Amino acid sequence: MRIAELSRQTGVPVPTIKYYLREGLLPAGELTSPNQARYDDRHVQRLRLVRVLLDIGRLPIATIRQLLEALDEPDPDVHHVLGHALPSSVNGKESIDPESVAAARRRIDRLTEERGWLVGPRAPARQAAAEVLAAFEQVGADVGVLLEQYADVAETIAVHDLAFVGRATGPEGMLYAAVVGSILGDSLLAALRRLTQEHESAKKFGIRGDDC
Amino acid sequence: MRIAELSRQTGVPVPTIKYYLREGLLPAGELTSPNQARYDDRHVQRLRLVRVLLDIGRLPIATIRQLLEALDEPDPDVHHVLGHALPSSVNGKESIDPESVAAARRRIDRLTEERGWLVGPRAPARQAAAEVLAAFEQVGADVGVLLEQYADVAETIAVHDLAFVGRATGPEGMLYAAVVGSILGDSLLAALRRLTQEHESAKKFGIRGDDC
DNA sequence: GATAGTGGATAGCTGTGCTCTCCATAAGCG
DNA sequence: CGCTTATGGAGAGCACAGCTATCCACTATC
Repeated sequence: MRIAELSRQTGVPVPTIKYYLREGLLPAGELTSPNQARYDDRHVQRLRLVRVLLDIGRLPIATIRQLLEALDEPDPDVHHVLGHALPSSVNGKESIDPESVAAARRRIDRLTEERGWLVGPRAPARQAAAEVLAAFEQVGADVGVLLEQYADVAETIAVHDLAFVGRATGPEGMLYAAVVGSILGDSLLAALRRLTQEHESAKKFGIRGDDC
Repeated sequence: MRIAELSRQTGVPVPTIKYYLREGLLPAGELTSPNQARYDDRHVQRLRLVRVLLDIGRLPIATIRQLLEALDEPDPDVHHVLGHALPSSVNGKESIDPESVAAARRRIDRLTEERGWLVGPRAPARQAAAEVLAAFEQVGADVGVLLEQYADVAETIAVHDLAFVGRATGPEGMLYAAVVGSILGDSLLAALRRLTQEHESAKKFGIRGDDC
């Protein structure tokens, strides 16, 4: 197929596809002439993945490129991708007092140790969690109880996530599932959380069931 | 205090504070002269909230303004804010086939009905969840099992969240806790999820415990 | 042979979140 | 008092991200 068909199947405008090709988000098609290339279903799938990571995952182009490079590695290392290649939707931007981040970081380190989580000491998620924790404190919220409860919940989620990864076929499939499940999983969980929050709030505040 | 002190206490540059004032993210200080105003601790707190919602919650300025307006309403309605005013970090951008979103929407509606969730039929989180679900399918992932598992987990989380809200004092405090807990909670959960994913992955793939 | 489409490159556009500049005025200090 | 610095307010400008538009020589298709 040529670029117009690729565009038709995915709904992505042709100039945007060309942009993604330039940015290395999409491998070049097989050249049949100096200015003719053939694309196939893998391009369709890759393009859809890019759009989903952009629109739902809200990852920047540069991050998506890195992720895709990890996906294309010859020897897939699911563990490394889960632990270090995946962004955690938090990039602090130093808006929070560095000292309280450091304190929060120690608290996270303690948490992982107490719970026996096998997590690399330099895992970026440690810092991400610390920044969020510090942010809670920055706005005057007492996050102590919540942190332990969320840690419990996170343990359950991760079991489900790894089962999801395990359901995929082959090493590349599992890697793909790890990426998709991690990035989209965040959004799915957030949306479901909104639904259940409204439910609990309706129960607690006794609001008329199904209006608004 | 004047603007320089406000800047010093929060680390936000003076021109940025002026910008937030113009954008209505920060209420004007009390004018003592045509070009002198006094700010107080509420400004400090509000400013910190804005930065945290920006940097951690990654909400756009316009959304933050709407949230703050809801926070400043005279008659705080925690339930309405939880159900409708809070963005769910998903804004589809129509990158996904509308038909599969519609199908996913029906599935979400069925899920809420089966579980007896008291959620308004027009709650935006329904659409958000549907978009993520459609995104999973768009990239060829079978999300069936995961959805039910996540729904279980979300029920637990929401109980914790409402307890967190209930721990705050006064109606405004609870509203504030609902906003902070919802937005920052997403990020905290995501970060903890990364940690536990790495842990489960280390267990599953038998990786050397604490390296990388 | 006419028309539309192609790969590739370069320049331009749009929206967001600041940042800079300017101004008349006020505060702080000797 | 006079001098320096800071202030509130407003508009223009800037940087980055993610496209979008234009152009070109060339190719496919009718």
